[in-house]
Amino acid sequence: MNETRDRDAPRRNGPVTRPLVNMVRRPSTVDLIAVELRNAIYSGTLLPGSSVREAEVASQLGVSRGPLRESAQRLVQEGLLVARPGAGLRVVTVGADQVEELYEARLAIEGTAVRKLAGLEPTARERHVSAARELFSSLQSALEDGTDARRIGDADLDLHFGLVEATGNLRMTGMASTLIVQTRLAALSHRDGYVVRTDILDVHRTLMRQISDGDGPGAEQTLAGHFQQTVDRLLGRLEEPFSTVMGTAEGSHFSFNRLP
Amino acid sequence: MNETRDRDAPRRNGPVTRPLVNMVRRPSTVDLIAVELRNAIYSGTLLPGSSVREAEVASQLGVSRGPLRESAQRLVQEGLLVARPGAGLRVVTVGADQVEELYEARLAIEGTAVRKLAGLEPTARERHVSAARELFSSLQSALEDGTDARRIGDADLDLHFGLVEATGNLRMTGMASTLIVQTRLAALSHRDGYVVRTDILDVHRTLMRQISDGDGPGAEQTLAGHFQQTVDRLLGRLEEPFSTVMGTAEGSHFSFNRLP
DNA sequence: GACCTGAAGAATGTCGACAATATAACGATT
DNA sequence: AATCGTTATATTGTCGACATTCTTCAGGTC
Repeated sequence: MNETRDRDAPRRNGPVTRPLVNMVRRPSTVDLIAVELRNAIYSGTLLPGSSVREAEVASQLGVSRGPLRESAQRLVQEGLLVARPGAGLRVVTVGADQVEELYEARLAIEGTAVRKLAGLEPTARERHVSAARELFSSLQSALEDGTDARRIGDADLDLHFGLVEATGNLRMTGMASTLIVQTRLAALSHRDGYVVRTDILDVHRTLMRQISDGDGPGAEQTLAGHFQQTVDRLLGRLEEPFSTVMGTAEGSHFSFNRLP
Repeated sequence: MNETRDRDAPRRNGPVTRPLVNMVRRPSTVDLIAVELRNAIYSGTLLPGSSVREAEVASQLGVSRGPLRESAQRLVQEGLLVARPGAGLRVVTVGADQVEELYEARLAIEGTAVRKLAGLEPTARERHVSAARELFSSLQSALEDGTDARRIGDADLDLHFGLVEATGNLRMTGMASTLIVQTRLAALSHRDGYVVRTDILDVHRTLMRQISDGDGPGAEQTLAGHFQQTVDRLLGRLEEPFSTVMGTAEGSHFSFNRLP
């Protein structure tokens, strides 16, 4: 036993040589198509419940049906598309009955993320959180400018994703990516359109502060409360005094990085 | 605005009619192949680092390369396969540098799960946890019988998966499924073979007890400690007084349920 | 002897075509 | 008027074939 199983591992001359450069990895066509599909869903080009005709989309992307179908299966695995046999692909509809479950999953991932970030040593923490801090500034700017609800929504989701990304855990980052897009899908599935609370700045300022202060449990608690309020709002249990109807801005994108 | 987006939703005669029966959903070929591939990886038929030749596997499954490639992309999305352009598919190798990240992700999901279960009302809790309790019994039996390390490992992973499944959160269940298979991959990637601690029964008994007692934080803490010990062991930082080398039992399976 | 260069082989990436299936429209019936 | 059955259309599911790319191995060179 104990034969070599790592035939794909980089050749090593010595016993343990750290690779000098990062391995170059040309993205496959399937990768590129999957990114396009995700962005189309995230940006609202492909609306929830709409059918995705393979021939049509494939020709728009300049590829054949084969690679498109392979990419589509990735999104099926992510829960962004559904494939009924014989009836083809549809963008999923995230209904009210899914909202609670969705945010519970997000809390599991993002709560763990902020707890980890807060638990780091101050010097390492600042290095990890700096990118997220800029995303917070973007959210602040978007809220100050005011009118574009879509931009605010993007900034919000970008920040939440950035906090998970800051942990450096690629598995959790991938899961967060999926859940973030599903959150956008939930908003787009809502017939009343997208609404954003204008008081989200305070919540996220508190969150960032608690992370900086090393208060992990507090940060998770803040996140939990924020999510609870959001779920309640989406389920229509609460009246919302301050809300803005989502615009239809173009060019809304979100960076999807996958596992190594 | 407010045009009908839910053209795939069941027709409703009245304003709100609850569906009388569950919608029948015939599994697609891609579904079936994906299950076969996952089981092959989980059971060790496809070893970490081994290449998956499409024509060979496709003929073994009795399908063409097309559907196989589509299914493979699902496992790529799950992080169970990697696809290098031109070089095809390989089963991923979960090295020592991935173990910490993997168990951190598992703690995020499973920790949230046990916390939720413990937080339920006693009556609802018992109903949800009953299946997991049987899985605990299976683990107990496997440990009493003793020799088959593979059976013990299966029972362990089944229990951990069952606890997430008990929450009823299909998103978290799907993530747990992926992480569980990756855990198995980590074990199979280890050149020294699979080793199981024989004291895991105490930990899990404590865990189940704390869930039953409604002690969510305690249950999560138990899980965290258990995972920490496991990571330390896998990274070789600890000497293991009680361990058993994994056998090569056949027929090890694991139920993979995907999103609706 | 080790390294680089080049060619042969094998597997993948992509595409087009055909068969199978679901959907939609239409007419007949109770 | 609503429902059922039938037919036609369009789309998907699957397969085989070809071009492309990577890997491997032999030969040559320093």
